[in-house]
Amino acid sequence: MRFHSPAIQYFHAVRRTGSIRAAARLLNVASSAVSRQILKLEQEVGSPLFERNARGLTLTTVGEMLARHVMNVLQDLDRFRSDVASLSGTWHGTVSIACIESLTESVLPDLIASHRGRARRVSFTTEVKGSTDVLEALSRGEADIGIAMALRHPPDLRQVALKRFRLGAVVAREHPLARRKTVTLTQCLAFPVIHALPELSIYHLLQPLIAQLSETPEPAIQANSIDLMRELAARGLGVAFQTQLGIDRLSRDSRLVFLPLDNAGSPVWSDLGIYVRAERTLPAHTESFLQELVRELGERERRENAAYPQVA
Amino acid sequence: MRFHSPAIQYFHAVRRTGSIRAAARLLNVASSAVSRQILKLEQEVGSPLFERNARGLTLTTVGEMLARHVMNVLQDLDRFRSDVASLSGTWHGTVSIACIESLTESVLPDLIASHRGRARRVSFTTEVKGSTDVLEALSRGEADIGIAMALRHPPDLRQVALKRFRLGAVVAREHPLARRKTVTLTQCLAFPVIHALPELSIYHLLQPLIAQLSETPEPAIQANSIDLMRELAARGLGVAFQTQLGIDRLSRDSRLVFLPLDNAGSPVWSDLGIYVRAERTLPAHTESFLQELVRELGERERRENAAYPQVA
DNA sequence: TATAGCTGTTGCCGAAACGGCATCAATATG
DNA sequence: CATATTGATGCCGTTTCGGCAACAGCTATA
Repeated sequence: MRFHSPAIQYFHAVRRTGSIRAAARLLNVASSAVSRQILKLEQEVGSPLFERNARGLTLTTVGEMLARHVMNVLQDLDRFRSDVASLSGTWHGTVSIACIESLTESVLPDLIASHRGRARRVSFTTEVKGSTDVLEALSRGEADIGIAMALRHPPDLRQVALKRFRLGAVVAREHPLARRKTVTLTQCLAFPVIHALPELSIYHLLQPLIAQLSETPEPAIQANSIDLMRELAARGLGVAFQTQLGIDRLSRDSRLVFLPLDNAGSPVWSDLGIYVRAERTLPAHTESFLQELVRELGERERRENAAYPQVA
Repeated sequence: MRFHSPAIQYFHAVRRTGSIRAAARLLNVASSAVSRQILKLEQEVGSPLFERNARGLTLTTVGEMLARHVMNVLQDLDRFRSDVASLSGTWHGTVSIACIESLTESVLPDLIASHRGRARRVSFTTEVKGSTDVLEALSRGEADIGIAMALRHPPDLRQVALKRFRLGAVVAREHPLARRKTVTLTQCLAFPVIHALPELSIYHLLQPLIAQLSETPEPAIQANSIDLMRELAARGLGVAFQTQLGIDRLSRDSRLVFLPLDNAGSPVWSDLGIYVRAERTLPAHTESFLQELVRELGERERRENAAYPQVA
């Protein structure tokens, strides 16, 4: 089912690989064929699409416009294929997800498990990245659904939903803070702290608050893995911070306690956004999963914010 | 700039004309070429796209799916072309509008005039139709922007805005009702009435209300042209009904008076919707005009509802 | 009922497009 | 300086495409 000009697919491959010869290898054709299609394309558009560097090719402005069009075409072709397949019975769909680490603990595995229970022919591809990488992967068409911290997102993405979760401290059960209901940042900084590295968005949530305090924090551990930070906290090595998305596991794991942060009387929110490419209609099975995802995250938001209703 | 498979364009032409030979004439190619491309397409999709009637071709279910994809591709190609052209200076855009008659009196001409004053290289194509025809034309990709009565719209259309205008009676200045501020339907039906035919949406707005009254209306004139109905009213031939969108002209035209309808104490609203195809990104110049249209209609809604603030 | 006019399809053939191979100049890397 | 890799190009066989003419099927009209 390849009724689109080879030029379209070749261009797409060259854009992704950044090189004509690499694209040719990917497509199992001679590099000359790819080169000629690109040249022909540039002639028809009337403007160069790539800048030829010695190391490969980079998109020009016009090239980026065409890349946008080509991506729209290929993604919509995907949707069409999926529609036809679901009609004819022979059917198998894939949902590709890019998300940040916070989701891996329970939200995503639970959702995928329950979804595959009902729709067994849907397979999943998930990739865990930082928030900005999630959005970039989505822009480049490398994922269908993106879940990331709700930063400013590029205009080619659409924010399907925005859910806010409490940011809190995670400490071992024996930690002096563990008996409190909530904690302030100042209280936490009196103890060793397990900091997030700048590549985690928790860093960007906490940094401005810490800077405001103008105190010298204790020497601390820094890490870029939420899971690792949690394990470190469990071993009593300090206070970690994370969004309250793992309430199930936390309550199962009796070693850890979650304490919502209290910042001058108000909670500290961590906004989680669900994104898709704006110029795109999702295949039916992807759309269906997306709605489950939104519903489930909304459910968790409700449940967890009810569990810790108010800052003291 | 034709970097898409000929099959795509051929398919599109066949779908529009409903015939292979007609499509071939449209495309200036032999009918055999078109036939073969369609057959090839069907082979690649693995399912027939058209039902061959003796008189021509009709889309199958799969064919309609492909038609949707092809339309998305071609419309997005249009946008890409427009983007490139606006970058390279050589530029000319067209905005294609399908709308109902209510707009022709002042809203649309005023807007087009002011828009062309600023963006002289944008040309316009407007087609006046009934509300359902407007939506269908939009679905078929024959227009960029549709303005129609806000009925239930097909799911492939997106309602960009919804504006409500008062429905009212239009009478000659010398008409006995002319001195009133508002009128009820019962009061109107005491006089000869100029009815809208079912093809005008005013008919569908008024018919349920008239049916409720269970009175025998006076023998009346029926027409399917808002302009004609207004002219008939101006000649004292009866009471016409229309949405209050021509306030400028009405106030200039001293022969006519507009009287908002009062239905059991509440106004009678006529909902006007602005529509675009959902699975589409508009070219920049079209999007720009669309926003002006929404703004202007909102402005009129505000102004005209302020002019006749409340039912007595 | 016969005819004329339409429909889409198919065989044949020339023209255009496509892809593979070998090669070239330019550039980066060791 | 030598080597490797990049994209571009000339040559050539294969594939695809499009035009012409003919065919079968259907409809409307006389």
